[in-house]
Amino acid sequence: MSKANPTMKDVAAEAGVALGTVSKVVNGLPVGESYRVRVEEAIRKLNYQVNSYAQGLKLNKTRTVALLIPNTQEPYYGSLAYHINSALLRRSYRMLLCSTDSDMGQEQEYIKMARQNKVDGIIGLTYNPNLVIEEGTPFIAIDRSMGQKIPCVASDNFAGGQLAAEKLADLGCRNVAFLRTGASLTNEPNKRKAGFENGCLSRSLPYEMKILNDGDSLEEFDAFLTKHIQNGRLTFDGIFCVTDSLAYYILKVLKRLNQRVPEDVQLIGFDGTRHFGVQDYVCSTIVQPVAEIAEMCVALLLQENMSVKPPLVCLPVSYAYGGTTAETPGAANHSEQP
Amino acid sequence: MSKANPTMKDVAAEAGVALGTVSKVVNGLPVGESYRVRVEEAIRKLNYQVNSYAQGLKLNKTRTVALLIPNTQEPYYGSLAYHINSALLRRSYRMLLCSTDSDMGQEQEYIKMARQNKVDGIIGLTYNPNLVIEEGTPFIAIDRSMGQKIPCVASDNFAGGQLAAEKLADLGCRNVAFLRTGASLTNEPNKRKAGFENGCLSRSLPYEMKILNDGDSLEEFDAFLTKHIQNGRLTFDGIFCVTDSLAYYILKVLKRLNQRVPEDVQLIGFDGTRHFGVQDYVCSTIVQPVAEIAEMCVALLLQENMSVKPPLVCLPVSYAYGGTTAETPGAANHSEQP
DNA sequence: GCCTTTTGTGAAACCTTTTTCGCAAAACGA
DNA sequence: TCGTTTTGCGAAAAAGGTTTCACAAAAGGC
Repeated sequence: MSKANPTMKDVAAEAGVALGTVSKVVNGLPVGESYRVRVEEAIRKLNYQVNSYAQGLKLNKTRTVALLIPNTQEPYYGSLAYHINSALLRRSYRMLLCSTDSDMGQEQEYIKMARQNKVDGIIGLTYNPNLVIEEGTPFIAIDRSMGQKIPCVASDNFAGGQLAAEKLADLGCRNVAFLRTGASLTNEPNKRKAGFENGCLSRSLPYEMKILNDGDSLEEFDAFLTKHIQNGRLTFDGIFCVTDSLAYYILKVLKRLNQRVPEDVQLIGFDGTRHFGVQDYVCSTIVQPVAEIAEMCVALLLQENMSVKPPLVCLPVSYAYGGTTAETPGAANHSEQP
Repeated sequence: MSKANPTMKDVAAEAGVALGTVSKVVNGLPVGESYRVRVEEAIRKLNYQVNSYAQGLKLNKTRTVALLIPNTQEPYYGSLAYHINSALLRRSYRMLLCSTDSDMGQEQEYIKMARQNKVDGIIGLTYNPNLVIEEGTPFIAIDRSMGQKIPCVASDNFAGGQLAAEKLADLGCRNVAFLRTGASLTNEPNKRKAGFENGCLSRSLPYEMKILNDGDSLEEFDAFLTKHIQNGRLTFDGIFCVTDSLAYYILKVLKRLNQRVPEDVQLIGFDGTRHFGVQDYVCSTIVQPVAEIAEMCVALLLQENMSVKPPLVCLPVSYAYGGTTAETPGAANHSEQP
């Protein structure tokens, strides 16, 4: 029977041709029709597969990309991993998954591994300000600017914040709040705050902010909201949360405080997270274009017709109704596909 | 300055030692102390990294494993991917993520890619009955038996079904139902049905089943439940759903039918899915030990002190309260960690 | 100081593929 | 049929490691 791991040499012997001819057939280079057929038959017969390791060693090109991401459990991350994998597959690239738990040591370790593994590039979602990336390793950052030399792909977070403010204004809110958890770094999602402020100001909508520091407990929000209750009514009639995850938490707090959503207070989150079983959004939200972010990262990394790499690419966000806002009159924007 | 991609030769020259000595230091083989120090200094100075491709080519061992999984967006899959990645990382193995969308062609394509890429083994969650796996490619299946030669790791689905039935009986149910979606294949999760029946019989608990075929719409469940309403009350006081995802859907249906959960009807799902933001279970559920499944797959694949590979490994499940059952008197089993 | 033991040296083979080059054979036009 | 063009051949080098082997140098014991 055929050998366990046939090489090109075996194929050449089987087909009765030269080694170089097999290489040409395998790589689709021009070769006489009769030879091509003979070689293809031998390949089928021996069940030959090229050895990517030999190929990679010779060509110094591995068609492999590493994805650094905190985990694949949270919906936004899991979804990114999925779409990036798809975008790479479409281009016949392989993906090494590096889930880092946002541990700085592990992130750096993975970068080292990626270098040993001669990946063609790295796509990374990390908030590590001390991450060292070698010159010469193509790197695309998601959601965090890492200097002029490294392109960053993100949603248009500023526009998203602004959109949330405008939406709340359109929905008749008179006094709103912005809630954000820690992450003191200068990363892209922080622009949601500035965008929201900008939107409130342009609509003359009074607002307050509650921003937690890194170590703070979520329960600070409970206290904050409780403090703003007068005669059993929350003084805010609109809340914008920095993520859907936080919005989901706040939803529970509001329930406990006997505030009805959306009748008493409307709530908008950020990300576009959907309920896993049914496909509804978990709350009214600013949807991140995850598939487009993934596609853009891959296109940028693989240099597809890009003469110059932009330092920052912002992709458009959209609003989606998810039950925690009053429906806009006449608007048919329930459960839009992202 | 140091070369962009220094090789062992460069290190040897820098340290003034023989090539073989560098190899020994890199691989932790015994070598004189003074030599080791010299070599390590040179490695640091040149910022040398071994080339995994050269190493893999020579040793025919790549320390890389491929994970075939439908996607990383659904919680169970995303969680598996995460834990398998962790288990591999702990052993200094790399992981190629292959998300297949359960597309049979793509699954086969990925197997081919894995072979080209000389992976040391494959872990696969696939329901493809026609998947061809080469002799000699170590393969571990999750949730589906693929013949005696391929070990399968799964939760103890039978025990899980049984546990669900017993729990409903303990909670005072008098008439229960089992709901399952398609998937006509002989895979492990199907044993949940047999386990549930067994549990009902042993407790003399009357039950009914509604099992959808592959093409059927979820709305068949709406009709089924509606049919079982008499005088505004559902005739079932307990429902076991084959997955949390389905349970979540059924929860919405029950709400629409004005049935209170858990007062009128208690609901148990399967998987142990948690709400992403807050960490509560999405419903009362039979929890799959995802981390343990991951660990077992990796240990089996890498042959860790296993003389013989068992064809099936079942791991213990547990019940967790998630709000859709009446609390068991005196039981303090809210939100157990999995 | 001599003999044995330890330890590193230097060179070569090997893993599989890609690519180059001089050469020979086949195909083709006139 | 001759000369030209095309096309494959066969061998070899290169990519960067691992491993082996005969040999030499240093270290240690007495």
